[in-house]
Amino acid sequence: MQIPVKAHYAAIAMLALAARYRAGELVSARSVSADHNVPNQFLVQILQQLRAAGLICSSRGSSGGFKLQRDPETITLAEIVDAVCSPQLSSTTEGDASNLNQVMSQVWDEVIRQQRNQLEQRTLQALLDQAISHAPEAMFYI
Amino acid sequence: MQIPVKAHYAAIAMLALAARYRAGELVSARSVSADHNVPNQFLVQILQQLRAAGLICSSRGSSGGFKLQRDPETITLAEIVDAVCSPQLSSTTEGDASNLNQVMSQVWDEVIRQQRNQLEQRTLQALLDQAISHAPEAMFYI
DNA sequence: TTCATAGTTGACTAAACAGGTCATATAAGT
DNA sequence: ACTTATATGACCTGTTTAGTCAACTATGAA
Repeated sequence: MQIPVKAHYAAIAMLALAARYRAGELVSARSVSADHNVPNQFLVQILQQLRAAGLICSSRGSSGGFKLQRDPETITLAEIVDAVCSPQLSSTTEGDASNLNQVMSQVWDEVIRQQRNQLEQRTLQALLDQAISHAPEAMFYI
Repeated sequence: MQIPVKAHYAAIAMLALAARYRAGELVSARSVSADHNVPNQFLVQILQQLRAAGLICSSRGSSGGFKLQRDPETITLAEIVDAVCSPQLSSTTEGDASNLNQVMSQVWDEVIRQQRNQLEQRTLQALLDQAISHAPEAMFYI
């Protein structure tokens, strides 16, 4: 019942890339970690997972960096969280025969489902718009 | 983003006590663990935490056991989960100055808040009614 | 061509949490 | 007394979290 910091960092990074998406610019891991106070090595690890999930791509070299693979409108927070958090294999509800067990399992499923819904409803673009509207004159911070 | 089994067990136990609440009967840890397939020693530990939280009380002796402290109508799933899960001390959002950090923190807060809302909306009595309606002829299973 | 920049990979670690178990003490009903 | 049942605390194994470190590789720029 807690949001992993890793998911937070991943979302920050994706937002930073989204802010430069229209311009087609590459963003380096170093600049993201410097601008948003994210541990550098940890961020690199997270960016690799986002790349493995097909959300971003990278290029090397002295002016390399990362950029989004798709339009920020089409990327949801759910995808980002999934990319960096463990697969969450389905709960094998085997032998719990009692109906209390059944009812509670249903309740937990519903709670999880609602939460996931919320993550799916938030697109990267919407989050970016929110960030911009919160600091209209301070775009350099993004 | 996962419901601890501990919370599941706690809810099961509370439901088992709620089912006997009107009759004023005590329910032993052993019977709960036997009826609903909950590891006995682990359940005992959980019951202690529920007692420490003031949700249930206990009496010892050869016909001892546990019972609810309050009416099932007034007890929510949120209280049960809180009783057995870590205190979740407030996130000390210190130095994250960037607005991406701020926006994301708000988003996570909202997600958590919605989830908590769901837990607060479910009373023990409502869950019990659900369990009874799911198995009207098998009350002995509760 | 050399060099610095920046991504790639893999191993490693310390601490916390999850999901329990075991042993022992203590209280109370029969 | 004896048994049932709660009370308490220590202990344990495995996984996850939140990282770090070191070495390697590709590439643009001087």
